[in-house]
Amino acid sequence: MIDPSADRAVFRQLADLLRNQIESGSLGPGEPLPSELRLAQEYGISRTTVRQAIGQLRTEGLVTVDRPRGTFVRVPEPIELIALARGERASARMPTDAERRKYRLGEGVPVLVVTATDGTETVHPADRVQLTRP
Amino acid sequence: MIDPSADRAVFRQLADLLRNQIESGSLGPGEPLPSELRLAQEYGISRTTVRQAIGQLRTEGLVTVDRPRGTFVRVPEPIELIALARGERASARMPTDAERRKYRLGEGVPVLVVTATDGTETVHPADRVQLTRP
DNA sequence: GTCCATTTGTCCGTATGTATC
DNA sequence: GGATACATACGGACAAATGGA
Repeated sequence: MIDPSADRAVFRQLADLLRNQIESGSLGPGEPLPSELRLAQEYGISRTTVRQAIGQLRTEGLVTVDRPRGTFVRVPEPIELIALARGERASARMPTDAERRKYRLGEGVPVLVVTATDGTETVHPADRVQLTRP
Repeated sequence: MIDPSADRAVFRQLADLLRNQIESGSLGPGEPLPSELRLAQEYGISRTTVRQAIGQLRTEGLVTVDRPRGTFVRVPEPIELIALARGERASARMPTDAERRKYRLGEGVPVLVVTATDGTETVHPADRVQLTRP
């Protein structure tokens, strides 16, 4: 499973392993990952390393942590459609810490930034919003 | 500066501090941050905690790491404008590992996904592309 | 080219805090 | 209260890559 002598870092190997289980559906949306302690024991690595792996999956937006209940495969959010008005521009970036709290964004979720012609910006959570041009 | 007894975690306080320096311009694009060891000594905290703070800024896309040269304030990319055609939809998400390599994306850079009416998707690096509605 | 200092990457162990069940 | 689980923070150690002497 995990080869400490391999070229790829152990925490990346574990992240790959869990990512595969999520993408293959063997770990479905809403399902819990094994606890950090469990994973550490199962693969004979330290909890620190397990946390690095899970941190990786969090930044990828694949899992969310509900502390201290556990870590879960992210459930897709219902999509809201937002029309892009004429002359407006849209871009995406990662939110700041403050924006994360304000919009209750999960980790690994970007924001869509819509800039109006007068320069005012509106920020939308990218996991719940899709831009349209009707 | 940093208050270990404060409510906000130490690594977040350091991230806030560095983020302010970047956003205020006192740390300009391309400029190096102090080394992890330097920051640890300067603020009397452990290197682990410094790395957590820098990791935060990386996920926010504010800095890039050029190992082992150092950590630098990200330099803005020239923006390419892409028109959103009628009926197309756009969303943003974090790239997969494969996409990161394919588009040479820095950490903390999302992708813009444009879905045409026939369902085909095109992927654009969010730090170099802005959507317009002409 | 070699040696060495610097810097980030990885990994381990430990401890304490806090929220949930 | 007790057990469980994640968050934070500390410490140490070694590896790998770069760059300058």
